[in-house]
Amino acid sequence: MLQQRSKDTKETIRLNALRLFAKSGYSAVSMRDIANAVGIQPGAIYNHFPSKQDILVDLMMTHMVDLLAAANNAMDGVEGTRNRLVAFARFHISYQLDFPDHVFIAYMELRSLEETGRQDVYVKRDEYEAILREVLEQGVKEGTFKVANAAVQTRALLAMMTGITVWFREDGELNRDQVIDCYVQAVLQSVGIQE
Amino acid sequence: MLQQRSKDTKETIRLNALRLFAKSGYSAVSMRDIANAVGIQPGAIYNHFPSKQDILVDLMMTHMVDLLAAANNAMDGVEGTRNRLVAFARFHISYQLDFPDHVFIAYMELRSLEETGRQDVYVKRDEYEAILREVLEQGVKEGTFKVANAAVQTRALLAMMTGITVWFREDGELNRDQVIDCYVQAVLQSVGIQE
DNA sequence: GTCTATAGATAGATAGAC
DNA sequence: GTCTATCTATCTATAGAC
Repeated sequence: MLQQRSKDTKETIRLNALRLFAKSGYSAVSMRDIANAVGIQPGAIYNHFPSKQDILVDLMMTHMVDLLAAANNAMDGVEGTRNRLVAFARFHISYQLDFPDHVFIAYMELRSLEETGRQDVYVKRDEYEAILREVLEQGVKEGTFKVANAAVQTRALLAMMTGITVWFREDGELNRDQVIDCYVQAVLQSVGIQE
Repeated sequence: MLQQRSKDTKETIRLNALRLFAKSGYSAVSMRDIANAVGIQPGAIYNHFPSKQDILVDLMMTHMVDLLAAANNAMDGVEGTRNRLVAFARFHISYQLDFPDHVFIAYMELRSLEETGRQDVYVKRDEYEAILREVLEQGVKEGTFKVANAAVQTRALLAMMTGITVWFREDGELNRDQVIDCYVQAVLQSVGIQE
């Protein structure tokens, strides 16, 4: 029971820290802000995390591991470079929209990470980029895609798709599926595929 | 003379604040950090800016005004939607590479702006987006471009091109012109134009 | 495991001498 | 216009009672 209650508190700290870091930035959020959001005293946070920095590392690494697992799962068994590109694009955009705070932090707070944690995150990020890059390279090799440089195009497409969270709102003019379709078309055309 | 020396100090404060904000984030940078970089005492900054927030507003608004003027200048007299799209893309990417800190701050520190300054920046940003959006809309109208939604594609392309500053290094594998060519090709293909 | 209380450092901003 | 000195508030983190 006590253990269960403890796990709940830790998870609540994680959720609130994530939301606050995403909204205001790591440096702008104090342990008091997090404690107030959770409904405990600032000192109590240190029963669950040894430091503020450790909360950030925990959030970012958990996100990267989850993201990689989900991506590999989404790509599993998908055949053909065009299909694989579409699968990746749909997965990536959907994931951004489902977990905008995680994504925003992983992208924005790299500079707030101290050296050790940062290297771990970089490794995971490179692993994630490699999934898309290999699809593009395969497409170029087959002659299916027309791409000048697969590594550059990988970063270009990831930036394009990740940027969706900056402006998209569920109650906006276009719904989620319509927006995803726009982006998928842009991605496909950008590698030289006409529908 | 004294006035001249004063102007220099103010400009040095601006330059150092810009660099530090871009590197560590607005909240993570203290007035002491800026003063140390400039080589003056913290209190002396207040002879030039009434508050830390005012430095940020100054930097962001100056950037947006300069960006808009430069963009309008670059587009001036360019005829034809394809040419105008290429002109905008080349201008935008070159500007990002020339002023990466300005661009990064304008994008990242919107959340650090208090309400009044933020509205002013939003107006300028919308004005900038409109330049590209109008090119895309014109191309769709003519049948030159194949774009599902010009507003969505505008944001997608801006995010794609802006992301270049995250990874590009002048001493990297590809030089500036090669990278710009990659991006311009991706932009053109993304609107359905094959070279 | 959470509380109260607080240590020790640092934040933005101001006052007054020069 | 810059300096030294400092105010007040807040920061991360810790100590010890319960």
